[in-house]
Amino acid sequence: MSGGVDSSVAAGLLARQGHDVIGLSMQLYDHSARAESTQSNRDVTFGSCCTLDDLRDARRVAGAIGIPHYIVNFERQFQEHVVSDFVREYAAGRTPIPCVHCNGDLKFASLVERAQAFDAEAVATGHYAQVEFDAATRRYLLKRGADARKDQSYFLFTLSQAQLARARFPVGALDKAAVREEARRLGLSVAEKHESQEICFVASGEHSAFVGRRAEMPSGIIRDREGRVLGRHDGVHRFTIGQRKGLGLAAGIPLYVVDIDAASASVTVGPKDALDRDALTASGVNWISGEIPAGPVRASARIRYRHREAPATVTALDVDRARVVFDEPQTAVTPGQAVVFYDGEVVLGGGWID
RNA sequence: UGGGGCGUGGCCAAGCGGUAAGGCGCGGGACUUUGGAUCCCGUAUUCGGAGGUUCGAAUCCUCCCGCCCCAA
Repeated sequence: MSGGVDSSVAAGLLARQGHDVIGLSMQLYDHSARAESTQSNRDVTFGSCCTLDDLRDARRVAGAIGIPHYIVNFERQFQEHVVSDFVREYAAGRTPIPCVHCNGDLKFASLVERAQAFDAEAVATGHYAQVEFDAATRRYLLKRGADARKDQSYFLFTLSQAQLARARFPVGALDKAAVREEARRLGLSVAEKHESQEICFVASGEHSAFVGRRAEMPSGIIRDREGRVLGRHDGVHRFTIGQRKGLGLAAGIPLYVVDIDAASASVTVGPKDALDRDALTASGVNWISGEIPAGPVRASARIRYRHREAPATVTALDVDRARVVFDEPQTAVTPGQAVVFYDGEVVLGGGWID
């Protein structure tokens, strides 16, 4: 229970269905440090999620629903699996997506283990996604949330069959309006709470500062595709492929980051059409079914959250790598982001863009 | 100190007598369980400076300042 509407309603629905529900909230930072943080103590930066207020909200909701509530301390695991990866990736000139690790390495890993200690048979979250057991194949299917606008299956592509077996997504079949309505019906104080946004552990606009404090980031040169020097930058972690804002370059036409090379600390910029790519390879590929396709698979590939999926052909290269060839070129294929393959409503799998 | 050109917001740049286009950048907002993108709004009472002509000038005239180019 994050203290938000979705996980609150998830808990409420399960409780009303008669399940034996206990509420667990993850504590991800040392809140006492937060209280002491000041302008001068810039090393302590937190985002807008999982704050003390949120934990308080979660507790209040649990009370309203009539279930026990516990706070589990995952500071260490959070640092290990989510924060360190985030910093490492940016330092390498890639663009991380921490929510995927938070789901696969924390919520459906450590949290499940902890839940089992409570004798829980499953862990439910407020994700807009659906799990289904396919009796024919005796396998679990991961499907999109019913609300296409809120679908979060993209962030769950790393889940294994074992993890899916223990995952429940009570709000996955609802749309956002229905969830809020349900929250009001349950009389939950969080019914009108705003949507969470941005990376939960980094304050808005503090990305580069956050990374900069945790890694040595050398400054470097910004050039165009012909190699002409256009300017300087204060570290490769400030950029991502396709980025337009924040370059500080006035060239008459909008310039976008086309390439990042962490080794030489160089950033290459170019016009928008220089971002088009018709193929990519991915590593750390997870096939939800647990079976690697023998041949090419037709799929809709999503290159980033909120990307309009593109028809593509996916071919497994080896156990955990795949090549994706798009029917039409896609813009801003970004290393570090996830590609997720869909067959209609079903998630086939996904991987990390090289 | 011969000749020519130019100085308009952070950058680029229209306008060449009728009361400051546009792009980039920047700021804000919308959107949003990642980053980015996208969309919307905002961003020079003022045109290198000082005078003058005119009902009226960034636009014409004079002088000054500062750049650039070609000759010596």
